Formats: sequence, C-alpha cells, structure tokens
Amino acid sequence: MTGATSDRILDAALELFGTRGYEATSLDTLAKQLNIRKQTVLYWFPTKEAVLGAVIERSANELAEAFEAGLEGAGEGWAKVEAVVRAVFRLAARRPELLGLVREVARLGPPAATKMIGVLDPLVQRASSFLEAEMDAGRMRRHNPRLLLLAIYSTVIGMVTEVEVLRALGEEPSARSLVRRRADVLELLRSALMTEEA
Amino acid sequence: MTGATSDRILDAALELFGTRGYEATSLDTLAKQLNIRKQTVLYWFPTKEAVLGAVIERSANELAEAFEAGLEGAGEGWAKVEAVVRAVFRLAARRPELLGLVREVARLGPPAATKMIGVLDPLVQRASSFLEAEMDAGRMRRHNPRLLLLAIYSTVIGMVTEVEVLRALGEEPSARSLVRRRADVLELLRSALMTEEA
DNA sequence: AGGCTTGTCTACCATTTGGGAGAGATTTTG
DNA sequence: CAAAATCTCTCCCAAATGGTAGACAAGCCT
Repeated sequence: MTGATSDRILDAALELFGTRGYEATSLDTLAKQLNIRKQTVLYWFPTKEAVLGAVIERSANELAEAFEAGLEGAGEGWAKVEAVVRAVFRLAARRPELLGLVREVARLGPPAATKMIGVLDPLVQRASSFLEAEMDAGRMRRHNPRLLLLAIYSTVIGMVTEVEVLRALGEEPSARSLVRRRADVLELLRSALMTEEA
Repeated sequence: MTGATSDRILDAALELFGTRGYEATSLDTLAKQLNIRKQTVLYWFPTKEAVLGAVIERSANELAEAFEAGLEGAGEGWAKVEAVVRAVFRLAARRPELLGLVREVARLGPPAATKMIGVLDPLVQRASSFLEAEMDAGRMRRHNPRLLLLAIYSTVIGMVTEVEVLRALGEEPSARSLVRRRADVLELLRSALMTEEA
C-alpha cells in the first residue's frame, strides 16, 4: 500500500494551504493535524516548497478533470458556459479547499503560480477560442475574450472563496446560499454575454 | 513634526502587506526597508497586529475618499457606475498597493477584515441601494444587487491585482494595458447591467 | 541648570521556523 | 535466515520570529 501517507499529507496540506494560506501553515501544524511527526512529512517531500508543488500538481489536475467532466455532454454556445460554471460550483460545494488553493497560489506568484498555470493553460486556451468563435458567430456579444475570462474567473472565485466579503454583504456562506449564488451568477453572465435571441 | 516616522512605517507596511502579504512580512523586513530598527516600529505600534490595524484604517479611509471623489460630480445611472469604476482604476494606477491590501485583508479574515469592512460598509450600502433604485426604475437589468456588487468587486480587484492570472492570459501588467483593461471592464459591465436604451 | 518626555537604539529572550543526522522497527528480497 | 530497503521516529540545530528591558541622546519646561 504505497503512497497512503503521502496522500494523507497532500490532503491535509491542500486544506491548510487553501484556507489559512501557505506561509501561515507550518510543517509542524501540518504534521500535527495527521498525528505524525514533521520529519515524516520531510521524508516524503524534501522541502515545504515541494509539498506545495505536489499539492498544486494534484489539485490542478483535479480541476482540469472537473472542467472536462463538466464539458462532457454539454451542448454548444451558452449551454457550454453554463456547464462549466455549474461544474465549478459543484466543485466548490464538494471540495471548497480546491478553489481556495487556486486563490492562494495566484497570490503567491511564481514559481507556484507558474506550475498551476502550466497545467490549466490548455483549458484557458480552449475557453478563449471558444468564446472567440461564439463572438465571431454573433451568438455572444463581442468583448476581449481574455479579459472576459478573467472577469468570469474573478467573479466565480469570488462568489466561492470571498467569505468575508460575502459576510459583509449579508450573505451567509452556506450550501443553500451557494446554490442561489450559482443561479445569480448564471443569470448575470447570461445577460453580460448573450445577444438577444434566447 | 510629529508622526513622520509612524507615517513612514505605515507607508512601507502598506506596500509590503499589500504585495508580499501580512504573514510573509516580518517586522525586521519592514524596519530594514526604512533603515530603522525593529524596536522603533514597536515603539510606535505595540504589536505587529497593531501595525496592520493602523494600515487598514488609513487605507480604508483613503479608499472611501477616492470613491466619494469619484462620485463628486458624477451624473446619474450608468454615469455613476462609470465614475466609480474609473475612480478605482485611477487608484490602481497611482496606488496599486491599496488594492493589494484590500485583497490581502479579505483573505486574512477577522479581525482585520472586520475593521476594513466597518469603514467601507456605508459605501457598500449606498451602492447597493443605488443599484436597486436603478433596477426599480427599469434603467438596469434586475439582478441580486449584493451579488452584483460582489461580481463587480471581484472583477475590478481581479483586473487590478491578479498579476499572475493576467500574465497567464498574455496580458502584461503595464500602465497602458491597465487603461485598456479599464475600457474593457466598462464595456463588459455596461452590457451586463444596462437595458437597451443607451 | 536640572528634571521630564520623546524617540531611537543595542542587547536579550522564548518560541517557532524549516530542515539535518541517524536510530529503530518493519517489510522485502536474495 | 541475513541483508537491504522502507518508513517513522527522536534528537538536534541555526536562523528567524514577535516582543521585553532598558541605555542613551536630544529637546522641552520651569
């Protein structure tokens, strides 16, 4: 049964890095959470940075899979956008730490961010050219596709991870409210993106 | 000439907290940046947390002023939205650390976030009821005003602070590109918010 | 002048940090 | 079975962390 421990380490690290942050999480804290010693962590991963790297790689792949799965049977045009957004919200409900990690890694910058971007870049490219094609076909309003993507990214990540801002807006971060937020985001996106043709 | 040193401390702290992050900035780093000793920092502020608190208070007020200034001569309806977005982008160009701090504080959560929200809450309320009034008057599409605000917040903060994501999208974070981003955000917001009546 | 206040400093301190060295137990392999 | 590999541990460490205590100089007040 190889890898059981290192997997548990990555699970815990994902959660801690994604919620408290990377610098704010010490190897001792991480180890204590698993009832093992710090040196066991350092046996499986040579440095703390290596732990982060492994967490990023696993998470980025899981994210990519979730996206692909969301696109699986999805139709065309708006249905595709909706499918992706739904996939992300589903992920946010089941594994909120994953989205938290994305937020954290974007903040940390290189080399961590570079690694995650490397895995997710193909998806970004696909999304970008999808949007462009839709615009060319006149099915979506014309916008700068890259910045549109950033807007969608920021909004969705915000809806899912900005706990404090949400609270300030009087939105309790519960599962039920997440569903409502999803509906609102879709509605908002729809009116931002789609031309009139239902 | 009272306060000169403590002001310099807050300036440096704002920049460091807003870019590297709070935990990643030690009192020694902060002091070294100013060519003073750590103890001088601790003379002006009893703890590191107190430095953060003071930075937040000053920054939140500055933010609030910038908003107010943006609203000064602004007209009604869409012109008002545009004025606020322009004000934020102007701020992002002149004092990028300020927006960085907002992002960081939202991540840190209470008590830091609570403090910043406390100062900015009146503005949020005003914005929220403004949007609601516009919707009631049929000048804007009906959306959940709170989540609409969060979407705008996330998007603008993202456009301004998500350096790595921007880079991944092939957008170099320069002054010129910031102007272009502003134009794109406005265009995007306009089509998301406004009903057809231009 | 002489005492108080203000501001910056040096000298420490306890704790925590990420990590090194290697012992000891268990499992795998020849 | 013995040797080697695998895994987790204890013991240690140098550097960095936030913070305390108090020396020392400069200015202010009477």
